[in-house]
Amino acid sequence: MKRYDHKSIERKWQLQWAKKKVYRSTEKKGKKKCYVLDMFPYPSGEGLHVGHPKGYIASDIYSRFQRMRGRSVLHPMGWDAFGLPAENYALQNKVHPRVAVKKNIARFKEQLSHIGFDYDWDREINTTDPEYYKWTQWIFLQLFKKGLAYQSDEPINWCPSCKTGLANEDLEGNACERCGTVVEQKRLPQWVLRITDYADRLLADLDTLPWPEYIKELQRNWIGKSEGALIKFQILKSKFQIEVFTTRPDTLFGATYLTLAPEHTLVQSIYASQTCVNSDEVEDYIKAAAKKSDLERQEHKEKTGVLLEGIRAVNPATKEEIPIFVADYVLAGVGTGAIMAVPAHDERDFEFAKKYNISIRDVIMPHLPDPTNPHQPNKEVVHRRATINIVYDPKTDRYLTLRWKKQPWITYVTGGVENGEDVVESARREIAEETGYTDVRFVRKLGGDAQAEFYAAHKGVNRVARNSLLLFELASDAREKIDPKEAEKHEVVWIPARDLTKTRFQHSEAQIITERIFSGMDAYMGEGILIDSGEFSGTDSAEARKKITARFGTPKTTYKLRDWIFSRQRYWGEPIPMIHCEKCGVVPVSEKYLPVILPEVKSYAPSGTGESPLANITKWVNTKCPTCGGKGRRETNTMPQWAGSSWYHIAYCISENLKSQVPNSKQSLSTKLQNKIQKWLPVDVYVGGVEHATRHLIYARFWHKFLHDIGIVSTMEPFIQLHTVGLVLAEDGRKMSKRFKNTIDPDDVVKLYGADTLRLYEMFMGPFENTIAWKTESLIGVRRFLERIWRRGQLPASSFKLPENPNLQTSLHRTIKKITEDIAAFKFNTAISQLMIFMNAAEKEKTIGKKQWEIFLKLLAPFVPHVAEELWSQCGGKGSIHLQKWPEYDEKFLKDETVTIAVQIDGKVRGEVTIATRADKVEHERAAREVVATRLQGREVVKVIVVPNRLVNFVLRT
RNA sequence: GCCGGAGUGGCGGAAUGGUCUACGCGCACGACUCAAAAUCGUGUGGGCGCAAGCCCUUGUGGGUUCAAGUCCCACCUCCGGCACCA
Repeated sequence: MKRYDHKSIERKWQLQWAKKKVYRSTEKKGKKKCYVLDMFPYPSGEGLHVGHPKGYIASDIYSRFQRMRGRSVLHPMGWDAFGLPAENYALQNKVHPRVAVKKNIARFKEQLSHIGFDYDWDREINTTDPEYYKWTQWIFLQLFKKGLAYQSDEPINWCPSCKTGLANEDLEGNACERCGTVVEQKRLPQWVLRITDYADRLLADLDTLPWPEYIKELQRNWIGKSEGALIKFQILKSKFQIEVFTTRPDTLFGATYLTLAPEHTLVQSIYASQTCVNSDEVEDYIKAAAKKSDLERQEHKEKTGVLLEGIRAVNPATKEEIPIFVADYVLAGVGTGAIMAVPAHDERDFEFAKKYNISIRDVIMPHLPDPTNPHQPNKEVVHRRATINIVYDPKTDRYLTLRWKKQPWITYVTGGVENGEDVVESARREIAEETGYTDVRFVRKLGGDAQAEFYAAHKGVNRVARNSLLLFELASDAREKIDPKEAEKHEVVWIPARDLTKTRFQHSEAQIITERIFSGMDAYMGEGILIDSGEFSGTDSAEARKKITARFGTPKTTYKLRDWIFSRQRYWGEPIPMIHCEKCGVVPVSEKYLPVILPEVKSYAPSGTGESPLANITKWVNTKCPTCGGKGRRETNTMPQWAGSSWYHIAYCISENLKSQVPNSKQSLSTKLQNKIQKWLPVDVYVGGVEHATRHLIYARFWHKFLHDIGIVSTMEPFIQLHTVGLVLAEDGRKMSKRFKNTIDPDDVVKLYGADTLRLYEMFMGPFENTIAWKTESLIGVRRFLERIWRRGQLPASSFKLPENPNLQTSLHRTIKKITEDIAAFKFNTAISQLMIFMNAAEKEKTIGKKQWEIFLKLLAPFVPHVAEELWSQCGGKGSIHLQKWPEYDEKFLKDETVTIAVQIDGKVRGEVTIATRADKVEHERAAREVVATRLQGREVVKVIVVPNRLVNFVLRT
């Protein structure tokens, strides 16, 4: 008997597959296509660890499965090799990035080749190949021509360690995502892509994608759409207006001051004007704010600000004069850099207004219909103004409540308010009348009023009550006798403060009251009914937003997403194909001169001055202006790492034609290339890490949509299904990293246990998207499984039952069904467990049919391609197993002859019985009764529930 | 603070509202062996019991249902993302 020698088997078949080009992708007519894509690796110096191939194994299984199901499969691989990591690695090791990248790719490719993937290496791409980046540059030119690439010198994030500008997406908080250095703001001339023009489509089209919900949510969050209004505030006795952006125009009547960011463009003009009497103070504040790092400013410390004395603006709705502040809690980059502050309805403004004693004006009243006690139809609606009077006893830390005698209610003291009556006085009277306490001190009004709606059963009317919430403190225990009539209605109960949240009050306002008491935050941020808002009073927030915007402002949508900072002041990237000319300005390089080759240099270290190292290569920089023929200087910044990966899913479709000339400005893409792109796109299944959710996956969607708009691709979205791969942690539970010295090299695992064991283990660990720690101990389990399969394969041909073992048919066909469904759904762990279940059944049976064995091998093939291929050839299979037809299950075999069902009494399992699968309900019940006959003796069965082939449940009289 | 996701044996994890813990690891015992490894077999949620059996159990507390890991309400914990976004 041959030993399972994984080394020789794996080597043998890997060579065979490559030689015979088993996995070659072809654009065959009439065959349905399936494009399976991995996020291509960045060939770092560290080589692969066992975490990297996890996603590739999944896509490999999936693509093999689709190939066997008769699809024309494209499953390519390539290298994303431009950018900072490669350059930093090269600098450290004192080799040219080109050399380092070449070496790293060779290492990666070797490691990958040992795992037995079905990549079509004829389609290998490399983003640093001039024939590749020729197209990257071409796409940039098209973006430029459509006005989507522009130059800017706004301050950008600058990483002093990496010595380059970065996009917002490249930050982690306020630090460089790569090296962790806190970034600075630096003004630099740079190229920017107008991704915000696509923000709405990037957001809306997410709804069409069957991606994991959390990834879509991440992108929605990142795009950060908010709809609101621009409203202009006139500055008194001045030509200036301040425009603010707000999402809550419904609160305009409550805007009691304005706040400008210190960097606001108008600030200087305003405080420099004659009327500002404290311009020195303002200037100091602005300077201090400028010194603060972004990090400091974002700490939610106590808010600071400075009043522009002598200057006032006009609230366009109330026509009232309001003060203007400069405060650094307002960020220049958000909205217009100026806000209308509504302290009654915004937490931040509230905090600021309290500190600087600015008036707070309630204009939104919470609307609280009681869902447990709603308005009854055909009953009178009675409006009432009332107070809810909360009395606190500081000596005992308790609150005064009433427990009602005829209703199951707990309430605070309440009372109606007559027109013109002083609310506090009437509240005192109510407290005295209902509880006897006469010595109470008024503390504060708990924010704005609230409107409760309920059916007042004791009065038989529908009530709409506008309640003021008043907080009192018990000054002394002085108490008079309670009128017996009142005492009949309810008794006085003191509730400890800590029980307040647990108490079920009969007030709809209870939650608001408790929150305001304990937090001191009286602002109401929710929706409601407008009050004190002129003609808009009485409308609800949503409607008021529309009306007030129409009357006082203009609708405006903003995004958190910023335009894409596209310049890097580094060497190792695609040169941006533009030329600066003194006469003609900035001029694109003509398409026929692409690629603009990244020149060889001796010193490619970043200069740190904001200039790219390319700027020092005079010979390369100095060129002719394509327009006037005069002196021109090449753009010396390079593209970010994300450029090449933004269209590589398209590159694979035409990888064998990348050499062909890019179309010039008058041509469109050749029909041949268009057909190839049409054939394969979109990507059917895309597999990769979550970490790319807000960069690569947004950038690639952006470029794809742009390429759709200029007629290169026909679909709106590049990737249909997306599967995110969970991390493989080291055995110590930490991230696998050279730094922790806890990495596991897949080559070592392959050598010791074999590629098939590695593949099977990584898929069996748990759900594909879960983060799970590596456990060599568990790996042995799947190796054992493979050895059992191997031993079964070594039994002589005569040991196979012909044509099949009938006892295995059910298990086999169930297995076909489950594997087929599970691979399609990326549920590899349960698929493998089903393969094990079948193998267990087959071993119990001792014999297996030859046909059944062949089917089992085919089911195994995507998971363990080498073992399956070897055993397939050993039992006389013709051709590669990976090109065989995928087995189909037969419905008639899915059910066994008999089935064991549970017998329950009152829902508890009390036994089981085996019955024929085709048994009807009566037979179910009869069989079940026998099993629990003694238990049913003398008991009355009220009801019998029969779930065919599952259970019988006898419900007894209690 | 806001938005996602998840809490099931010693561990990774299964489970269309229908026998909770499939499959695997680990562990225990047994067979084979001079012995060990490998392999094979049996057992393995917890508690009580000699046993038949009984009770408890899917983060916590309530609810709906003949029946809840699964549905509804409230809460706790952990993970991920965003965060003074106006």
